[in-house]
Amino acid sequence: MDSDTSRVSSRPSSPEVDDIFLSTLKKSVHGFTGAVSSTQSDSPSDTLSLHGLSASDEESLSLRLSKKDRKLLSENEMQAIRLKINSRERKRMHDLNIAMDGLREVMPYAHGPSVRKLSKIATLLLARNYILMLSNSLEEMKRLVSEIYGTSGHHGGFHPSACTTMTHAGPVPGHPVPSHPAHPAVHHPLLPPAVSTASLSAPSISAVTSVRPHHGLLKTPGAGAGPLGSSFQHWGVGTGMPCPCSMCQVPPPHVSSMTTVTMPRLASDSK
DNA sequence: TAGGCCATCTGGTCCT
DNA sequence: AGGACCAGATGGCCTA
Repeated sequence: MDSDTSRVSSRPSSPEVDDIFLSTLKKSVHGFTGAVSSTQSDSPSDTLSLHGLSASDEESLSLRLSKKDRKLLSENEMQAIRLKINSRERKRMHDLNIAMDGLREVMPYAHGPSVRKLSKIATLLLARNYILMLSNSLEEMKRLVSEIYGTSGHHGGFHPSACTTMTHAGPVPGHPVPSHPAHPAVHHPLLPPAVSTASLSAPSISAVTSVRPHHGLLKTPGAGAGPLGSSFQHWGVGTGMPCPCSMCQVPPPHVSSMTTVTMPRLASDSK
Protein backbone atom coordinates (compact mmCIF):
# COMPACT_ATOMS: atom_id res chain seq x y z
CA MET A 1 0.00 0.00 0.00
CA ASP A 2 2.78 2.36 0.78
CA SER A 3 6.47 2.77 1.25
CA ASP A 4 6.13 1.81 4.83
CA THR A 5 5.11 -1.68 3.93
CA SER A 6 8.52 -3.09 4.58
CA ARG A 7 8.53 -1.62 7.99
CA VAL A 8 5.14 -3.00 8.74
CA SER A 9 5.87 -6.40 7.33
CA SER A 10 9.15 -6.63 9.14
CA ARG A 11 7.32 -6.17 12.38
CA PRO A 12 3.94 -7.79 12.19
CA SER A 13 1.45 -6.08 14.42
CA SER A 14 -0.18 -9.30 15.39
CA PRO A 15 2.04 -12.34 15.53
CA GLU A 16 0.41 -15.64 16.08
CA VAL A 17 -0.59 -16.14 19.64
CA ASP A 18 1.05 -19.52 19.69
CA ASP A 19 4.28 -17.98 18.51
CA ILE A 20 4.12 -15.42 21.21
CA PHE A 21 3.46 -18.07 23.76
CA LEU A 22 6.28 -20.24 22.53
CA SER A 23 8.71 -17.39 22.33
CA THR A 24 7.80 -16.31 25.79
CA LEU A 25 8.19 -19.81 26.99
CA LYS A 26 11.56 -20.09 25.30
CA LYS A 27 12.64 -16.86 26.89
CA SER A 28 11.50 -18.14 30.22
CA VAL A 29 13.25 -21.41 29.89
CA HIS A 30 16.52 -20.24 28.44
CA GLY A 31 16.68 -16.96 30.22
CA PHE A 32 16.69 -15.07 26.95
CA THR A 33 16.18 -11.37 27.46
CA GLY A 34 16.11 -9.98 23.96
CA ALA A 35 13.28 -7.74 22.88
CA VAL A 36 11.47 -8.05 26.12
CA SER A 37 10.31 -5.24 28.25
CA SER A 38 12.08 -4.86 31.52
CA THR A 39 8.87 -5.38 33.36
CA GLN A 40 8.63 -8.82 31.92
CA SER A 41 11.77 -9.73 33.75
CA ASP A 42 9.73 -9.39 36.88
CA SER A 43 7.29 -11.97 35.66
CA PRO A 44 7.36 -15.54 36.90
CA SER A 45 9.09 -16.50 33.70
CA ASP A 46 12.39 -15.57 35.24
CA THR A 47 11.69 -17.92 38.04
CA LEU A 48 11.43 -20.69 35.54
CA SER A 49 14.61 -19.66 33.88
CA LEU A 50 16.37 -19.86 37.18
CA HIS A 51 15.37 -23.44 37.47
CA GLY A 52 16.79 -24.12 34.04
CA LEU A 53 13.88 -26.29 33.08
CA SER A 54 12.32 -26.94 29.73
CA ALA A 55 8.64 -26.27 29.28
CA SER A 56 7.76 -29.92 29.33
CA ASP A 57 9.90 -30.51 32.39
CA GLU A 58 8.23 -27.63 34.06
CA GLU A 59 4.80 -29.02 33.33
CA SER A 60 5.59 -32.47 34.56
CA LEU A 61 7.28 -31.17 37.66
CA SER A 62 4.40 -28.94 38.54
CA LEU A 63 2.11 -31.91 38.46
CA ARG A 64 4.02 -33.59 41.25
CA LEU A 65 2.67 -31.93 44.30
CA SER A 66 5.51 -31.45 46.67
CA LYS A 67 5.32 -28.48 48.98
CA LYS A 68 7.96 -26.68 47.02
CA ASP A 69 6.35 -27.44 43.73
CA ARG A 70 3.03 -26.16 44.89
CA LYS A 71 4.43 -22.71 44.88
CA LEU A 72 5.84 -23.43 41.48
CA LEU A 73 2.44 -24.47 40.31
CA SER A 74 0.92 -21.25 41.44
CA GLU A 75 3.63 -19.43 39.62
CA ASN A 76 2.86 -21.41 36.54
CA GLU A 77 -0.76 -20.61 36.94
CA MET A 78 0.08 -16.99 37.34
CA GLN A 79 2.20 -17.13 34.25
CA ALA A 80 -0.56 -18.83 32.32
CA ILE A 81 -3.00 -16.18 33.41
CA ARG A 82 -0.53 -13.48 32.52
CA LEU A 83 0.00 -14.96 29.08
CA LYS A 84 -3.71 -15.17 28.59
CA ILE A 85 -4.17 -11.55 29.54
CA ASN A 86 -1.31 -10.52 27.32
CA SER A 87 -2.80 -12.43 24.45
CA ARG A 88 -6.12 -10.73 24.91
CA GLU A 89 -4.47 -7.37 25.03
CA ARG A 90 -2.54 -8.12 21.87
CA LYS A 91 -5.73 -9.15 20.14
CA ARG A 92 -7.45 -6.03 21.32
CA MET A 93 -4.67 -3.84 20.02
CA HIS A 94 -4.62 -5.81 16.80
CA ASP A 95 -8.32 -5.21 16.30
CA LEU A 96 -7.75 -1.58 17.02
CA ASN A 97 -5.06 -1.46 14.37
CA ILE A 98 -7.33 -3.18 11.89
CA ALA A 99 -9.94 -0.53 12.52
CA MET A 100 -7.27 2.12 12.14
CA ASP A 101 -6.24 0.64 8.81
CA GLY A 102 -9.84 0.66 7.72
CA LEU A 103 -10.02 4.31 8.59
CA ARG A 104 -6.83 5.03 6.66
CA GLU A 105 -8.28 3.35 3.60
CA VAL A 106 -11.14 5.79 3.37
CA MET A 107 -9.07 8.84 4.11
CA PRO A 108 -7.88 11.25 1.46
CA TYR A 109 -4.13 11.78 1.20
CA ALA A 110 -3.56 8.25 2.42
CA HIS A 111 -3.28 6.66 -0.99
CA GLY A 112 -0.51 6.48 -3.49
CA PRO A 113 2.55 4.35 -4.05
CA SER A 114 4.93 6.71 -2.34
CA VAL A 115 2.74 7.94 0.43
CA ARG A 116 3.89 6.96 3.82
CA LYS A 117 1.41 5.30 6.09
CA LEU A 118 -0.44 7.75 8.24
CA SER A 119 0.41 7.57 11.88
CA LYS A 120 -2.38 6.84 14.28
CA ILE A 121 -2.65 10.35 15.58
CA ALA A 122 -2.51 11.74 12.07
CA THR A 123 -5.20 9.34 10.96
CA LEU A 124 -7.52 10.39 13.75
CA LEU A 125 -6.94 14.10 13.27
CA LEU A 126 -7.31 13.88 9.54
CA ALA A 127 -10.44 11.79 9.91
CA ARG A 128 -11.92 14.37 12.18
CA ASN A 129 -11.30 17.18 9.75
CA TYR A 130 -12.53 15.03 6.92
CA ILE A 131 -15.80 14.43 8.71
CA LEU A 132 -16.14 18.13 9.40
CA MET A 133 -15.48 18.87 5.77
CA LEU A 134 -18.08 16.39 4.59
CA SER A 135 -20.60 17.78 7.03
CA ASN A 136 -19.98 21.25 5.72
CA SER A 137 -20.28 20.09 2.16
CA LEU A 138 -23.56 18.41 2.92
CA GLU A 139 -24.94 21.49 4.61
CA GLU A 140 -23.83 23.66 1.74
CA MET A 141 -25.34 21.31 -0.77
CA LYS A 142 -28.62 21.34 1.09
CA ARG A 143 -28.56 25.12 1.16
CA LEU A 144 -27.91 25.41 -2.54
CA VAL A 145 -30.57 22.88 -3.38
CA SER A 146 -33.09 24.73 -1.29
CA GLU A 147 -32.10 28.00 -2.91
CA ILE A 148 -32.41 26.68 -6.42
CA TYR A 149 -35.30 24.31 -6.16
CA GLY A 150 -36.73 24.89 -2.76
CA THR A 151 -39.58 27.25 -3.59
CA SER A 152 -40.66 25.58 -6.81
CA GLY A 153 -40.56 22.13 -5.34
CA HIS A 154 -38.66 20.96 -8.38
CA HIS A 155 -35.91 18.61 -7.28
CA GLY A 156 -35.56 16.38 -10.28
CA GLY A 157 -33.06 18.49 -12.13
CA PHE A 158 -30.40 18.60 -9.47
CA HIS A 159 -27.06 17.04 -10.20
CA PRO A 160 -23.79 17.31 -8.28
CA SER A 161 -21.84 18.56 -11.27
CA ALA A 162 -23.52 21.89 -10.83
CA CYS A 163 -21.80 22.28 -7.50
CA THR A 164 -18.18 21.73 -8.33
CA THR A 165 -17.25 25.00 -6.72
CA MET A 166 -19.66 24.51 -3.94
CA THR A 167 -17.14 24.22 -1.20
CA HIS A 168 -15.85 27.70 -1.70
CA ALA A 169 -19.13 29.19 -2.81
CA GLY A 170 -19.88 30.78 0.50
CA PRO A 171 -20.20 30.38 4.20
CA VAL A 172 -22.53 28.04 5.87
CA PRO A 173 -25.42 30.04 7.28
CA GLY A 174 -24.48 31.22 10.69
CA HIS A 175 -20.88 30.19 10.21
CA PRO A 176 -18.83 32.75 8.34
CA VAL A 177 -15.84 31.28 6.66
CA PRO A 178 -12.55 33.02 7.39
CA SER A 179 -11.51 34.81 4.29
CA HIS A 180 -8.34 33.74 2.61
CA PRO A 181 -8.33 35.34 -0.82
CA ALA A 182 -4.80 34.37 -1.56
CA HIS A 183 -5.70 30.74 -0.96
CA PRO A 184 -2.19 29.43 -0.74
CA ALA A 185 -1.55 26.28 -2.66
CA VAL A 186 0.13 24.53 0.23
CA HIS A 187 -0.82 24.53 3.84
CA HIS A 188 -1.55 22.25 6.70
CA PRO A 189 -4.53 20.02 5.96
CA LEU A 190 -4.69 18.57 9.42
CA LEU A 191 -5.10 21.72 11.39
CA PRO A 192 -8.48 21.94 13.02
CA PRO A 193 -11.09 24.11 11.36
CA ALA A 194 -10.64 27.74 12.25
CA VAL A 195 -13.80 28.14 14.25
CA SER A 196 -13.26 25.05 16.29
CA THR A 197 -9.62 25.78 16.90
CA ALA A 198 -10.38 27.78 19.98
CA SER A 199 -12.41 24.97 21.39
CA LEU A 200 -9.71 22.45 20.78
CA SER A 201 -7.57 21.45 23.63
CA ALA A 202 -3.98 22.51 23.47
CA PRO A 203 -2.69 18.95 23.31
CA SER A 204 -4.74 18.34 20.22
CA ILE A 205 -3.19 21.24 18.42
CA SER A 206 0.27 20.49 19.56
CA ALA A 207 -0.22 16.93 18.53
CA VAL A 208 -0.95 18.02 14.99
CA THR A 209 2.03 20.26 14.78
CA SER A 210 4.36 17.96 16.57
CA VAL A 211 3.75 14.88 14.52
CA ARG A 212 6.71 14.34 12.28
CA PRO A 213 7.56 18.00 12.27
CA HIS A 214 10.27 17.71 9.68
CA HIS A 215 8.74 15.59 6.98
CA GLY A 216 5.09 16.08 7.74
CA LEU A 217 2.41 13.52 8.23
CA LEU A 218 2.87 12.16 4.80
CA LYS A 219 6.07 11.60 2.99
CA THR A 220 6.25 11.98 -0.71
CA PRO A 221 9.29 12.09 -2.95
CA GLY A 222 10.37 15.61 -3.61
CA ALA A 223 8.13 17.03 -0.97
CA GLY A 224 9.36 20.30 0.37
CA ALA A 225 7.36 23.13 -1.07
CA GLY A 226 6.07 23.85 2.39
CA PRO A 227 6.28 22.63 5.92
CA LEU A 228 4.43 19.53 4.87
CA GLY A 229 5.73 19.20 1.38
CA SER A 230 4.16 19.69 -1.99
CA SER A 231 1.80 16.80 -1.49
CA PHE A 232 -0.39 18.96 0.69
CA GLN A 233 -2.39 20.90 -1.80
CA HIS A 234 -5.95 21.93 -1.82
CA TRP A 235 -7.90 18.90 -2.66
CA GLY A 236 -10.09 20.78 -5.06
CA VAL A 237 -7.33 22.26 -7.17
CA GLY A 238 -8.13 21.30 -10.73
CA THR A 239 -10.51 18.59 -9.68
CA GLY A 240 -13.55 20.36 -8.35
CA MET A 241 -13.42 18.19 -5.29
CA PRO A 242 -14.03 19.76 -1.90
CA CYS A 243 -11.00 20.84 0.05
CA PRO A 244 -10.66 19.27 3.49
CA CYS A 245 -8.13 21.76 4.73
CA SER A 246 -8.59 23.84 7.82
CA MET A 247 -8.79 27.11 5.96
CA CYS A 248 -11.69 25.98 3.86
CA GLN A 249 -13.77 24.30 6.48
CA VAL A 250 -16.01 25.47 9.25
CA PRO A 251 -17.73 22.91 11.39
CA PRO A 252 -21.46 23.11 11.84
CA PRO A 253 -22.58 23.84 15.36
CA HIS A 254 -23.54 20.30 16.16
CA VAL A 255 -20.18 19.08 15.01
CA SER A 256 -18.00 21.72 16.55
CA SER A 257 -19.45 20.90 19.91
CA MET A 258 -17.77 17.56 19.60
CA THR A 259 -14.40 19.16 19.74
CA THR A 260 -14.76 20.06 23.36
CA VAL A 261 -16.03 16.72 24.43
CA THR A 262 -13.66 13.96 25.21
CA MET A 263 -14.56 10.65 23.67
CA PRO A 264 -16.67 8.74 26.15
CA ARG A 265 -16.38 5.04 26.49
CA LEU A 266 -18.44 3.26 23.96
CA ALA A 267 -19.77 0.96 26.59
CA SER A 268 -21.11 3.91 28.48
CA ASP A 269 -22.70 5.37 25.35
CA SER A 270 -24.48 2.21 24.54
CA LYS A 271 -26.20 2.15 27.85
C1' DT B 1 22.33 10.22 17.30
C1' DA B 2 17.88 12.15 18.65
C1' DG B 3 13.21 11.96 18.03
C1' DG B 4 8.95 9.81 16.38
C1' DC B 5 6.20 5.85 16.06
C1' DC B 6 4.99 1.46 17.34
C1' DA B 7 4.25 -3.20 19.73
C1' DT B 8 4.17 -5.33 23.88
C1' DC B 9 3.82 -6.08 28.80
C1' DT B 10 1.76 -4.86 32.96
C1' DG B 11 -1.16 -3.26 36.69
C1' DG B 12 -5.20 -0.75 37.71
C1' DT B 13 -10.10 0.31 37.07
C1' DC B 14 -14.66 -0.41 35.48
C1' DC B 15 -18.33 -3.22 33.78
C1' DT B 16 -21.17 -7.39 33.10
C1' DA C 1 -14.69 -13.60 38.53
C1' DG C 2 -13.53 -12.61 34.08
C1' DG C 3 -13.13 -9.54 30.38
C1' DA C 4 -12.61 -4.91 28.35
C1' DC C 5 -10.39 -0.73 28.57
C1' DC C 6 -6.78 2.36 29.75
C1' DA C 7 -2.30 4.39 30.65
C1' DG C 8 2.57 4.00 31.91
C1' DA C 9 6.94 1.81 30.97
C1' DT C 10 10.09 -0.19 27.92
C1' DG C 11 12.64 -1.35 23.95
C1' DG C 12 13.02 -1.81 18.82
C1' DC C 13 12.87 0.22 14.23
C1' DC C 14 13.19 4.00 11.16
C1' DT C 15 14.29 8.61 9.48
C1' DA C 16 16.31 13.22 9.35
